[in-house]
Amino acid sequence: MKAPEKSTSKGAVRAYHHGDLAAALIDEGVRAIEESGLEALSLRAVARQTEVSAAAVYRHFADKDALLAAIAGRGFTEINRAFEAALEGAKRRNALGRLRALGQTYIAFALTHPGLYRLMFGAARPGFGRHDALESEAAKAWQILGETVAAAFPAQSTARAIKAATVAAWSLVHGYAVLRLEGQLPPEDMPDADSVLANLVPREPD
Amino acid sequence: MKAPEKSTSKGAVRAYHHGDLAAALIDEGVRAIEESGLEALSLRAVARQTEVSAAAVYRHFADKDALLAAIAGRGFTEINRAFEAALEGAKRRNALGRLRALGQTYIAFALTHPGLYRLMFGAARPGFGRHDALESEAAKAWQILGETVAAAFPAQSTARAIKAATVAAWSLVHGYAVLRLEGQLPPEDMPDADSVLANLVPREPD
DNA sequence: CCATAATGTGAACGTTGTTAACATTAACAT
DNA sequence: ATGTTAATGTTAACAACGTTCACATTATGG
Repeated sequence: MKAPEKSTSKGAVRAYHHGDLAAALIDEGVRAIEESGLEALSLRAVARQTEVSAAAVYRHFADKDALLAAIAGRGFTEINRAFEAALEGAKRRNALGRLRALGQTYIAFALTHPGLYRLMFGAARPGFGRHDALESEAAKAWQILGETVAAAFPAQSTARAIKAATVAAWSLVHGYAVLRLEGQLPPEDMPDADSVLANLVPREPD
Repeated sequence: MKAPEKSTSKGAVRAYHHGDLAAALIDEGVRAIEESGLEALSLRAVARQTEVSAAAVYRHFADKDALLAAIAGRGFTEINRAFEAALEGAKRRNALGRLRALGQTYIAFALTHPGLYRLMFGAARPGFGRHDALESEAAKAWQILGETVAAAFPAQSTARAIKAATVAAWSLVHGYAVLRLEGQLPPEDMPDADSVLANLVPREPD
């Protein structure tokens, strides 16, 4: 169990010393967050679990925040996959139906992966947002949402109104997810996602 | 500046050793969070700034989370004050107008006190929510919101529908606040609060 | 006025993120 | 193939953190 099998008997490619430490660290990071939550994640523990020294992490990530950003990027990749699957499944529904399907997917992701979700959307850390993988995946999610909202909108609406509606849609869904996630109000006061998504109806500005 | 004036010359009551350490620690906690953000807050620093040993904190709070909960309670007290002021100012407007005023207040509070806000609504810590002051103040905020939503709602609506609308309203506002706070999307894509609050219109379920 | 509970202190423990100095290994030019 | 170099990993140390313990001090009530 503890013997450091150095032989290349195992199938993997194992290029450098470890093979691909960066990826392994991200894997373990995701695993640990899913298991014990975001706050409990320590750089040292991730290194320990990957059977590598803590200092080794710094060969691949500038600091803990950089590792977290990479983990968040993985989360965005996953949620985008879920989005695309949802849109595929709702192909035959109208624009509003597809938008609601996105909302359902979003909320389901948040409740299924609370730790990852908190990391992805509760960032506000310095250095965050300056990570390529994170940046592009997050932008893609935003784009998918924007396109779906635009399609659900009457044709004559201005670009400004579409943007406002997109933000409103995201705000509604995101807010609901966060409120449930953080247990902000007792479960008996918490209607299910459908009741809330029923309020997701684009409207002309007053 | 550093001389520990033990004399009772200063006007304050100064009952016990310190006078009221618990309150002083909460004060300093709020101050530090407003100044440097939530993540930067350390129990030791709060003690240091209050010119007291770190261990002294444990005479008044079970652990760091308990101190944080007390600080959050203070935040809820403040937001409730703001809510009441807003309702007073919007007295002559109709129910929907008052609801929008609440939303504006909520968002303004979040953007003005980002650290406190994150602490109040990004809890999900064990032990959180079991603190009396926090619990009751948070419940009060929820009650104010619920009443305003109910008033803005058609009379014939069911209690269930009102609850759903309340949660939807809070979700929309909370989500928007969080998205702005965490800088989740570039400022040029971020419409102002009014555009989003325009979507805050109660509607019958489909 | 004294016993006792309430309140504060200093030192210590284990853990964390991070850095520096050093060791090993893979890659490549010759 | 071989030796140089850059990439990758290790050990040891640092300061800061949350927390606890044994002890000191102070206020309060019988």
